[in-house]
Amino acid sequence: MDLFDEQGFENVTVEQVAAEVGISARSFHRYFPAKEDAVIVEPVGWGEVVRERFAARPADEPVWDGLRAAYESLLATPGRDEARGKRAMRVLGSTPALRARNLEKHLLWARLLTPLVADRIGGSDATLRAEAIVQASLGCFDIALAAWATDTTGADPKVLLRVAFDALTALREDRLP
Amino acid sequence: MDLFDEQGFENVTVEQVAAEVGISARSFHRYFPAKEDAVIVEPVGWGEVVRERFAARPADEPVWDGLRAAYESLLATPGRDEARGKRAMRVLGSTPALRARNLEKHLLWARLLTPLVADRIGGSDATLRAEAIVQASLGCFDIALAAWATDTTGADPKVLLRVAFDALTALREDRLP
DNA sequence: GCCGCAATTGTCAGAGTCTGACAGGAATGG
DNA sequence: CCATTCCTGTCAGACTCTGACAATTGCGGC
Repeated sequence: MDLFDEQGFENVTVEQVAAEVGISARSFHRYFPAKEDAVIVEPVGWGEVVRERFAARPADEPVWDGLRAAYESLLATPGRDEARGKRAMRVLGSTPALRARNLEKHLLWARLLTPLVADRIGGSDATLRAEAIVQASLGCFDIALAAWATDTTGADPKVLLRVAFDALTALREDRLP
Repeated sequence: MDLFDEQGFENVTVEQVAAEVGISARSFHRYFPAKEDAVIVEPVGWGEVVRERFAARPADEPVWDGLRAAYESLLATPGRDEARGKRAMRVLGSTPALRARNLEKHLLWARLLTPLVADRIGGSDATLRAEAIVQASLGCFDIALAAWATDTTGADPKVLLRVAFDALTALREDRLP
């Protein structure tokens, strides 16, 4: 991560990273199928966490609130190094290839959440509408994290997440320009 | 596109594609910086179209309606071959690398639209909220297109787009599970 | 302490994507 | 008809990623 942050993700070869930690390039690819995965970290595991967290929410709670609560549980992970997290997000946001890989991770999350949401909202076109809602919520999560990483005022990520989520519930009444 | 559809995107080499159309692999990469760009088609140009279309909307219209109208103008492109479009979407959805590249295109669109939306909605945290709204709208667009591509009942893409957009304006009142 | 077993790692070779440099041919304009 | 410019092909190279095989390490039983 040091190398990526200093020289830029694309300007660092796998061989450099491997040499830095004293392994061969081949071993690097055994741990990380792709170079990008070294900074994205474990797509599946956290997706499961979000899914379970959302599934545990009360059935009569609006889905939008439940989704936000599920994401908040990720933000609140205690063993989280603030500076390290921000740097990872910064590296992630600086390279197209990384952003793309990150978005793919979210597609995976979406596949986990959509059926749950579809069940809750019901009605016609339930899956299509559920996909829209899940996708939107993931977008809010992404945006809040990005805002948090580039923020210098020490804002609380939960507050940013709430602002993003509220922006969409307010869609209906913004008749004003 | 024929080759990609039959054999799968990853199982077709650039050299095969180049040979098929009678050029060298080097020339292929002059037209398409990356292999994925051969199926994604012109990220920038259409993004500009959406931006202009949205900018031309009346200032007192709700942004959500304006965004939907902007995307509709893409769907309504007259010279659009239905079958070809669906096949492209199918190929696109079948390969992770392509999905990722497609999402990146949408990030580019988001950068074009966000400042316009931020201007219209105003208030505190305008850019953060604008990002959430634009991201959500792009998600709806994506989902509607994917649903259209896999749909066998001949549904109108505009209707699917509307359903997706409406799913988010209805967020507030879904108190029901 | 020694041996067999399994897991981890390194080395080697290869396919595939993408880029830069250079040269030849085709089209365009005077 | 020539000169300039554009397009293309060839060549060479860097890089990511994968498969096959050998070497190493760690561990439990004897």
